[in-house]
Amino acid sequence: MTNHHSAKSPAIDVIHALIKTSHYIQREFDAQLTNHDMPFQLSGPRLRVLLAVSEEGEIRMSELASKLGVKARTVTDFVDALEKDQLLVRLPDPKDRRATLIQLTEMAQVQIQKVHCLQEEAAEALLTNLSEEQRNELIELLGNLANYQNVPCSFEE
Amino acid sequence: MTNHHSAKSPAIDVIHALIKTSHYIQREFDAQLTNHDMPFQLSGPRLRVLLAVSEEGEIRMSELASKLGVKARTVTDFVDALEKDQLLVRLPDPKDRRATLIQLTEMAQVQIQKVHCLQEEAAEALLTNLSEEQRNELIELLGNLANYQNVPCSFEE
DNA sequence: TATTGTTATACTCTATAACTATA
DNA sequence: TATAGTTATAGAGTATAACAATA
Repeated sequence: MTNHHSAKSPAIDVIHALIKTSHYIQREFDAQLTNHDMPFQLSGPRLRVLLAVSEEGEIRMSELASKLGVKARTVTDFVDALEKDQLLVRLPDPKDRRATLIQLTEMAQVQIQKVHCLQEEAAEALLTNLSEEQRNELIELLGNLANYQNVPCSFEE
Repeated sequence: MTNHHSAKSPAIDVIHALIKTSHYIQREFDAQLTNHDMPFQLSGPRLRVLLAVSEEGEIRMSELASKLGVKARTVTDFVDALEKDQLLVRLPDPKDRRATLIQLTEMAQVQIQKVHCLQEEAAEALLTNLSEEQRNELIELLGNLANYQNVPCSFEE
């Protein structure tokens, strides 16, 4: 590779570059979501909830909390709001009368699909400067960076 | 096709890897800052304010707002809180009696220095798996990516 | 007794709008 | 009239603590 950077690269600079880039990307994604003609304002965190439910098909609120890395109380609020917008529904868990199961509505699934398309477009636009090989390199480097397998994926700040 | 990454690397996967990694890092940094024996809870945003002031030495609130990318009202709150914690001071701008200049206190400078040390440690820990060369590669790739001037940001459908 | 989810409360970060003092 | 900052208000995202129903 060309080595005009190799003079010095303290860890802190690498991390700052990473954070800065990520902020930029998230701003772009956010603008994307809020400026398009979506029927609902699907903020990063709200979208994250929907995606987590989508992955499981049906999930308990307590499980959802730990999957998202937030507290149960926080999930209650998200579910309240998303239920009001008819993006998901609460169902009693037949196996445990204390528990509540969450499912997406049809509409939520359509919305998620739309968001996914927008994100693909945005992602392509952001990566025009990187070749296929460079993209793979980037993914590999990020994968090596640390053990963060347990960390939930998210799109917000 | 020889290695397991080169099969396919859709843009969206690269972006997700980036965001996920960045979240992980920020959580680590945050834990670092809140768990260490810092006299003040220097959250990410609060720290960002201090660093912005630090860079300029002395800065108007309005300038600070645009430097941070937030509204003037938001800066008022930050400055209120940080002034109460004696991390910065408001001074009248002699050149314009409407304006207010912000300066760091001695204590803030000490705190920033401490935070910087902690972050360097944390950054090193996060990057143990990457060689010097890989770090440079990573910075370079991120630099290409964030070269957003060239990206025609037309995300229309 | 322990767990699930909710009520009650609060904090941080951010915004818009209306106002004041100055320019 | 326009700009700098503040007061007033609001909303999203998150937390802890106390509690009810159930296990």
